Amino acid sequence: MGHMHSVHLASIDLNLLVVFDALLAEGSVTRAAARVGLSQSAMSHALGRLRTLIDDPILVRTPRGMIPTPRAQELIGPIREALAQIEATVARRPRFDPATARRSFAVATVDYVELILLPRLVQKLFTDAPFVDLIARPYDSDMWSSMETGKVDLAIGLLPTVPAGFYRQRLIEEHYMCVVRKNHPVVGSKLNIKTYTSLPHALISPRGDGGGRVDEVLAERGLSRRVALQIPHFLVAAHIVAQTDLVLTVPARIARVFAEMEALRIMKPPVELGGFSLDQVWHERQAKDPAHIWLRGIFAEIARDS
DNA sequence: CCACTTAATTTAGCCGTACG
DNA sequence: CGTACGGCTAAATTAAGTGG
Repeated sequence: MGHMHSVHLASIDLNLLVVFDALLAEGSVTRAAARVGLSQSAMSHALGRLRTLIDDPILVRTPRGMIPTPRAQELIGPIREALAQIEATVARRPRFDPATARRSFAVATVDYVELILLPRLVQKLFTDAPFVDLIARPYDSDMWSSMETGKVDLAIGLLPTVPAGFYRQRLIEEHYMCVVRKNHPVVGSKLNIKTYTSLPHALISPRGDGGGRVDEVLAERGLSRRVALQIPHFLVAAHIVAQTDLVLTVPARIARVFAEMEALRIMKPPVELGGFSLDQVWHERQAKDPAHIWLRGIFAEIARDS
């Protein structure tokens, strides 16, 4: 509302500039009205407002029709330029070109996802989006608000429920497998329940609080096992299991990664352990952003053939 | 103090019509 | 024929009141 001495506040009706453009293009109030979808009367009123705004008649009647004043001639160029720029800005379909885009994405994940998805994601970035960087960070309780504010673009993990305003897409259905070292002295071609419960186990427990799915399932059957090693880190666990007689039960895709890195065999667990699924989650704010859609697509693609 | 209704004022636009 | 203007309506803004 500031009526400072600066005549032009942003409080002027910018539609009048559209009117201005139409009037000078048509040289007629009636045709200009048709052009912008107003009645002749409304256009006349608009011209009136324009005259007080510019403080100039803009168009004057002559025997040869309405002709622009010098002031109008002088203004039309810059105004058309501005309108064209506005139109280009507003109407442009925002697009994302991975090949040239320079930006980074922050993804909140867990170890599991980093191990399974990130290697191929980074490969993909190298080939498809050489200037796009990735920031993987652990997910925490701030994650939701971080996604709302845009500090974090995407969360991937065990997220069966999400707050209102967030979208969720299933990425991976996972089950469990066991790994033991090659040439294990006890484990044969198959891992039976007796062997499984009698051998010492390793357990990956990020928070060191023990008890995973395996112990719950065994307990339901009145069975138990000895967890000889609890360790928070995946890779160290694999390394140790490859050199000991420990049995390690992990998600199947992790088992596959381990077997590529260490001298390990993958065995089917002797008990039904069920599974879990991983989802990617994002805030509705990002739902239509082309860059974000692209990122989600990449994750979905990589997860599909993982 | 804030959120929500309701009343008053302003504004854009349409119609009909006067006027050049 | 085409523009300008008065009258009128609907929508948007603002102001004022009301209840929690």
